[in-house]
Amino acid sequence: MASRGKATILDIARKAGVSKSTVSLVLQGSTLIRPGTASRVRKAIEEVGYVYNRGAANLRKAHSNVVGMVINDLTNPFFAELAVGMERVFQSAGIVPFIANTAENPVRQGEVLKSLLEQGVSGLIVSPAHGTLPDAFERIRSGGTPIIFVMRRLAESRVPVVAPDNPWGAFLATSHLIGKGHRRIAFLGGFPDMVVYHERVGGYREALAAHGIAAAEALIIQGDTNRKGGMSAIETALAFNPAPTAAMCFNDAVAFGAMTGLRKRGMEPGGDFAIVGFDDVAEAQHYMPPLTSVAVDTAGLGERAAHMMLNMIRAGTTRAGNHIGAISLIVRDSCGPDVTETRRSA
Amino acid sequence: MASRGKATILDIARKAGVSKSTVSLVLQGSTLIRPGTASRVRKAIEEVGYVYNRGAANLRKAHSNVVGMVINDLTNPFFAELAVGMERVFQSAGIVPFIANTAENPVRQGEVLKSLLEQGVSGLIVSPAHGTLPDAFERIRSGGTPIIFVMRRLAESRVPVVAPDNPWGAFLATSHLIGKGHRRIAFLGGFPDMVVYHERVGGYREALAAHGIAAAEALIIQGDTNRKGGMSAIETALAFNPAPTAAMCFNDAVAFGAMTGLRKRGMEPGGDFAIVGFDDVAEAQHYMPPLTSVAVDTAGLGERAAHMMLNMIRAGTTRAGNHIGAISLIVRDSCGPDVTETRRSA
DNA sequence: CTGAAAGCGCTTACAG
DNA sequence: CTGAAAGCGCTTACAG
Repeated sequence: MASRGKATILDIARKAGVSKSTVSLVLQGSTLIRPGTASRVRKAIEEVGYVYNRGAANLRKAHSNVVGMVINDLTNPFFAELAVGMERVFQSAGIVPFIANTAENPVRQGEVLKSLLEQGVSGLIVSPAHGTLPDAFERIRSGGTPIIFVMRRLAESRVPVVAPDNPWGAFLATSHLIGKGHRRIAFLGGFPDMVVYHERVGGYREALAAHGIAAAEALIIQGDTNRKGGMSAIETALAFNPAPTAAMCFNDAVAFGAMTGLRKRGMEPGGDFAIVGFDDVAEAQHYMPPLTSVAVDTAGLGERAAHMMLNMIRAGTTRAGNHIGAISLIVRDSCGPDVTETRRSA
Repeated sequence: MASRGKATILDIARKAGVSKSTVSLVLQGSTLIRPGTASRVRKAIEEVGYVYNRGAANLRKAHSNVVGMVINDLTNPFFAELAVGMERVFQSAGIVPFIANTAENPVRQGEVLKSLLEQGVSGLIVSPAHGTLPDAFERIRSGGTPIIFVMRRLAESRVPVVAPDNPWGAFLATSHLIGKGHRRIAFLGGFPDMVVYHERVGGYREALAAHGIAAAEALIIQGDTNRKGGMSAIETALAFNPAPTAAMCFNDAVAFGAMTGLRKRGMEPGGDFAIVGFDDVAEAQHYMPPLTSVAVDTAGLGERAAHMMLNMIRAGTTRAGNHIGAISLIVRDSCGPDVTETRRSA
């Protein structure tokens, strides 16, 4: 029954024969109100088809129940899953999570941030877009709004971050390749303006060093962190002489692209060339061949970030410790059998 | 410089030596204010680090600038892309779009809807979760809030919908298979409680009928509309004797799953068995083999829905015509060469 | 061109 | 246990 305009607590009050204070109190589930009165009010609420005006409430209360999640690329299942994981915990904490996408565009990110702030969010979790400058976030933070970075961090920023153990993941993955007998191992994808890039390349380098292999700078090939980037990176890698026999990829998307690139050249991933990815997206296990990858527990990281935010909001602080999530190497078929046997005996 | 608490227009007014009405007017870009005064005010706005309180404004204006997009599965790139397409047009229309995920869960959907309504959204675009009952939406709609369904529709609902031409898409795809010489063609995935299912199966049936082929009911195999569903559906299909030689899949996810299932049985998609998908997700062209699929122009449909919503909000109406988007069959390699030649000559 | 006043729909002390 | 009053931060007629 929609009357003209929306019903307010005043309509309910009139209908139930009480004051609007009383209505507000039952709306908040206060135990002050006598059960009889409360149920009379609740009945009236039903009858007028009331919908709570949270904006009005927040205005008065001076703190909102909404948080913003700003994601660099929602069409990437990896980040979508992250967002969904966070959403779940907020939802069940009675917080309204707003998901916004920046499409890896800093300008867009600025707009999104502005409108979230105007909306009165009480916290922000963000996976910053490429090329983001730290100062915008520092300003928000010094304004008192808690912020957490997830998955990505900014070089000169004191914003707390929740991220996987990138160096260790890359170290493990590269060591796996070395263990299979590979010596000329490329690193594919990513750009030096991302902190993650340095972390992963760092792990890769350490693994090589730990096994006494000199890193060939030319085999560290930068590129977009998506399929297309992987396809062109593998092209570049294969052009070298002697060509690498394996590649550690920046992420799974790059790995998928690299596999396609390999096939285009008539090579079989897992057979003629070993590939390892990073992220372990859902698709990895269904790929042909199934992709060996570094699992980062996306959902877990998302939940962790959400809980951290909840705590920060409760405590009224903008600071928190970083959280570096454990990773694990999931071995599947994309690295094939040990090269030591197949190649050396040839 | 954040002072204690947030700065309000009153702080600005004091600083600029004007009334708060004047501040409000320059905030709204009114031409009534003398340029000199306006710039003085703008300077003060900068100085106090003011952030606009949209909630307070909306409370007074009685209409908000936020719309809600409720999506059944954000981790499915198809829907993520849809959401992102809509977001883009809202953003540039000065509307704040909130993306919410229901994870295909009607209960969750109910919660999401409630909180969006409490937030005062002036419109809702939704891709309903499986098992959704129409009445919740009818109630919202009769309350005056415009709603549009995208991609999916509800059987007994008068909510306007924006969706691709499903019957025609399935017709085209099935006809393509028939044109290649296939006669035993399965339909894989989906459930009869989805309107889309009937539309697509309908197109499939019509194509068979148009070519004088009797539809084998047993070859219409229901299942989840994801990879897993595709894997088990193809298993079932292959168990029949005589087995089908081709399959029209409910969507690309099912098609990918079916391909994996085929390989598990030692069959090669595109070689030993023809597969066609629906949606033409980004991944389709990079798959091995590249997937023949029905392209639905996801982003375009999203933009269309967003524009429709913008118009409905402006016009203050909850009704609008449906929009059925054109589709096109993208032929790639997953249907291989014509069966007439390869099989018959064998 | 600018200001004073009322009001949007709530919540929160404060009385009683 | 319940009501009257003030106020959150804006916008919008209405004067001047």
